Amino acid sequence: MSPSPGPARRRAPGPATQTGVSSIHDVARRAGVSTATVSRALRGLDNVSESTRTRVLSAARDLHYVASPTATSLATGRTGVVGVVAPFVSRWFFATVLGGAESRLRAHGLHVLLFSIGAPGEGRKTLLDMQLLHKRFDALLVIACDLYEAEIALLRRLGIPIVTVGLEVEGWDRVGIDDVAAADTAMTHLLGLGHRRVAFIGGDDAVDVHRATAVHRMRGVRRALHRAGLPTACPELLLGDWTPVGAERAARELLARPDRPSAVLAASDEMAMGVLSAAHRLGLRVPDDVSVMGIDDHELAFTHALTTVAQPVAEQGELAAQLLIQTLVRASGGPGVAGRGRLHLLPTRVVERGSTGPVARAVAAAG
Amino acid sequence: MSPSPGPARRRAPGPATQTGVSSIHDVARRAGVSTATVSRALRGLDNVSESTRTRVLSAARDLHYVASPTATSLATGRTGVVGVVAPFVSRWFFATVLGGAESRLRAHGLHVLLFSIGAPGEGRKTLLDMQLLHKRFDALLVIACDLYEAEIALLRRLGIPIVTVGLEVEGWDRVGIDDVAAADTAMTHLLGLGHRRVAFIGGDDAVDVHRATAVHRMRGVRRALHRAGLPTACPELLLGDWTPVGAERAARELLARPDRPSAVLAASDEMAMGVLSAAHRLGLRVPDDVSVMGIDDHELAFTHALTTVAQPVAEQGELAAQLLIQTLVRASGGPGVAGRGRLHLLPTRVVERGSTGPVARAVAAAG
DNA sequence: TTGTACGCGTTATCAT
DNA sequence: ATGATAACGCGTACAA
Repeated sequence: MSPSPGPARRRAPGPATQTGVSSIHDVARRAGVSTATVSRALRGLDNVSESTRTRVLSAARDLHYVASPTATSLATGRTGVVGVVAPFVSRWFFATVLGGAESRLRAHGLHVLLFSIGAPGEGRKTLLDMQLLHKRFDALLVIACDLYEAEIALLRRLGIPIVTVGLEVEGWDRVGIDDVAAADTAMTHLLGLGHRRVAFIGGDDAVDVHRATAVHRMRGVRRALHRAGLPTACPELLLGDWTPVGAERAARELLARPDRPSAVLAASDEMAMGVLSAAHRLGLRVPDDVSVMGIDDHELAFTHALTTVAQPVAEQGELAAQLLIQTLVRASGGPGVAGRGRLHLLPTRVVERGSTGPVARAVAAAG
Repeated sequence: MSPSPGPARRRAPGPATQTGVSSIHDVARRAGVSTATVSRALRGLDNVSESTRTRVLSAARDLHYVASPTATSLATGRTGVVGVVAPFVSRWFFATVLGGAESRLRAHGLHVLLFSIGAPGEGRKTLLDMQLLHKRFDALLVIACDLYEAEIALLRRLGIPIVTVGLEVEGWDRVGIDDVAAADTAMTHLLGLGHRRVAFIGGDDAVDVHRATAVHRMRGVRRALHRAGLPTACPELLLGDWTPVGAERAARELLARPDRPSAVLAASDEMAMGVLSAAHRLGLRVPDDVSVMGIDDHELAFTHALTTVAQPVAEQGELAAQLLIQTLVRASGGPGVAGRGRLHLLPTRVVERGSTGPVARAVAAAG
């Protein structure tokens, strides 16, 4: 804050003299009532006579009056804003969840304050600077962040309802999918096609992004292998960084081997697209030479005819927003704080497109 | 607003008794100074002795004190928030611009309030409900929205600095690319490869999304054709909805014709990917049977080996944020309002990948 | 260097 | 049904 003068002090009592901004006093004067009545009339409270309400409304309209959200917040203690914390805004998953949440929140008159904190390695901004978050919103939505314990503690101290999407924190409401099951389903699909040498490109759990997702999807792969009676150490496991570029680089090395796998499962569609790109560069046909499968059902997956396990993404944002809204409504109705640690898992399903096929072909082609 | 009781009124004077939230009074009492001194000390003003500053700081730390942004805003007239208006959050372009802007703004301690208004057809929320925007932020960033005149007027009345990305409004600072030139470059590239029958899938300017972009890119195509001495009505013009699905549908019909074009230019990479998908479904090889080119350099374009005209997207967000910040700083320094209607065009460049090739092959293949 | 006191623009309480 | 008026929590002239 620079030492500049505050807002117009001791402004002349006329309406909107300087800035074109009028206050509740201007409206009150013009309508010939008190500010209290203006406030009541404008908010639709019922102890206002129709005649005065009409006068107030037209006065407000004439003056382009809108109540200052700042002052309202100070007086009521509510901000009408929901904070959203995510690692990135620009990645498909986050952007889509955010979009779903935003539209649902806005429908309820709530605003969205955005915080993207980035990945830990690359100078991730921690949330520890409490200044940023404190008292700025009434509820918080956290999307697939790997939070440090100190950050979780700080968010707890905020004393507001919190819902997460894609991560699990003790005591916070959560929406997501069963990542273990999703990966299991995907791997099972490939095994069902007869593939026995299946590579898996997962997330590196040493990197603090999507750590839980990386771990869970890996676990699902192992579970499927185990159930099929295959050694769970069998697949070549590659650790990606969840980006298509990283996955392409990894896949290029993998698929160039003489004993290359007959199928590749990627932990995300974006990585799967990187794998497809690598396959094409190496002159491999999909799925004749190699099957490729992803998880997510990315918006662009169909342009690659990518077989995948679909999860509802925007819906997760919407549902999370819905939970927040419910909690907020309940909170304003009484001291009942919130539903604690509720879990909402959404269903996934296989979407079969052209990038996977029976192993027979792949083997025949290789032979 | 429900008729619930306001915030804890007449709270007991003890620090953080109820909610764990302490006020400036609590800090003042604990440090044995006045609230004014606390305010000065915490904001780093220089007329505070070192000893008292130390006492205040430690008192504030002990109490987990953070100044209420709401109260600060009311007192100073500044919110420390920048509004961002975009049609969608979840589409790559918007999400990426937003990401760039957000990171730059946050680096300057500014917050981002998000408004996605959707496309006009599908129940687009107009901005006309002034309640939503009024007095909520100090500056506004508008990303590629087609605004109605009434909306523009309303935004003008906000009386705050506004910068746009990807649209042009009289008197507002603007950052973007030269869309005409970008499309010209793309079409010229294809013509340079010998293509004479080039289809163009553009945006439908009857739909109120990206209308200006649609018009400009179309104009660029015509300019290139004109310069090449070709009839500007030559290319089959298809009107897409900027989505990959829509483009695929259109391209499927187009490429199935016996007299199909030897190349297709799409007004965006996302549409180009739809075209590629259509080509593959029809069994056409790219670029042997048909060349495909896009504009944007989408993050996933490389997975399709898509040749395109790249534009810097995140950078546009960053630059826009930078302009806003400059204006804000200047505004707090004095009454000098803002740079009016400055234009910042960023460069584009052809990124040649594998989806385009000389017409010879296509013609030979067709023959 | 520090303290006092007022104003920022509302909402909510208590009278009337 | 309406009007005064005290909070809400802070910034900041002005006085000391």
